[in-house]
Amino acid sequence: MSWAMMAGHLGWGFIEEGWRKGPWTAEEDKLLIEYVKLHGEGRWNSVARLAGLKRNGKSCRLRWVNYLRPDLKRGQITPHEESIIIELHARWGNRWSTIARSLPGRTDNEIKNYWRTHFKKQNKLPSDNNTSDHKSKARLLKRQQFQQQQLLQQQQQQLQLQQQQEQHEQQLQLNQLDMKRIMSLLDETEHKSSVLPYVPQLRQEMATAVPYPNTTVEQQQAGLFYPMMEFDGNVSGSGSDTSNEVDVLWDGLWNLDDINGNFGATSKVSFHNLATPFS
DNA sequence: AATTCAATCAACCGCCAATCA
DNA sequence: TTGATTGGCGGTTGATTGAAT
Repeated sequence: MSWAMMAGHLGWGFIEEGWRKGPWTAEEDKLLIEYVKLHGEGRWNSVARLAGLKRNGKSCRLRWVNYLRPDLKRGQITPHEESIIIELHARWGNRWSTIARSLPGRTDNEIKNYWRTHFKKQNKLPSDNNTSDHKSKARLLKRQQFQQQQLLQQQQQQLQLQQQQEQHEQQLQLNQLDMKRIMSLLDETEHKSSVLPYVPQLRQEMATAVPYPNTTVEQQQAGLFYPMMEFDGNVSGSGSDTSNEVDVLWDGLWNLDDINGNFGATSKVSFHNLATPFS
């Protein structure tokens, strides 16, 4: 008996052993959403009792996870997502839930369906040469070419990133040397006169600095704790030789670009910000 | 206009592992 | 320790839709 026939006999959806089956109605969806709002996700077998739904726990969970969850991403799988799916499927096989974790807003069911419809058929060899086959072959070829292109692009991007990182690390080493020089110069400056009365505080901040929250783990590990910043105070003014040298060195630091170029001219913080902990 | 076919999607089923009493 | 329950996962099925014939 088909679903439509059953629906015809028993209304939209049907009841088996006390549980409704088949497509969900808007009313059922509403009840389930209300239930999750009140009780949170989980304890799906309580839904029937607490929400008045004639659906078993599994059905409720599935409906929520695959359809009602507010963080679901609607719409077609993007080429980028597709390349991720391909890559992760090569690594994990049919572990759809694992793959889905790398694609926020996509469900395992969605990815599974997508894979089945787009890639599964590649395994089947066409039996005859009719036009339909030719078309699907052409589509397949096109898709494969696209995938190869995507992979190639990814590889190139990775290579580029790697080169940038290497450059960045070199720059960091240089800047760490600069920093040491600055510190020693500041010591001298401090010792000589009262120029930069707030600098010791700054130094303390830097000594106990927490990693800048917007840096990546890699950047933090590489020692990049601060974003590029613009100095809006007036440090010089005493006319000391060392303070001029400090200025030059600071300038070098202020103009340090990060790996991804995120700390450009638009991403500047004031000197004052530096003296207060990042939150 | 009617029919066929493929693609897509929603939902169910069975199995398994984790948890609980 | 063990059996029951629950939740999660992958496989599969069937309805719907839109394009092609």
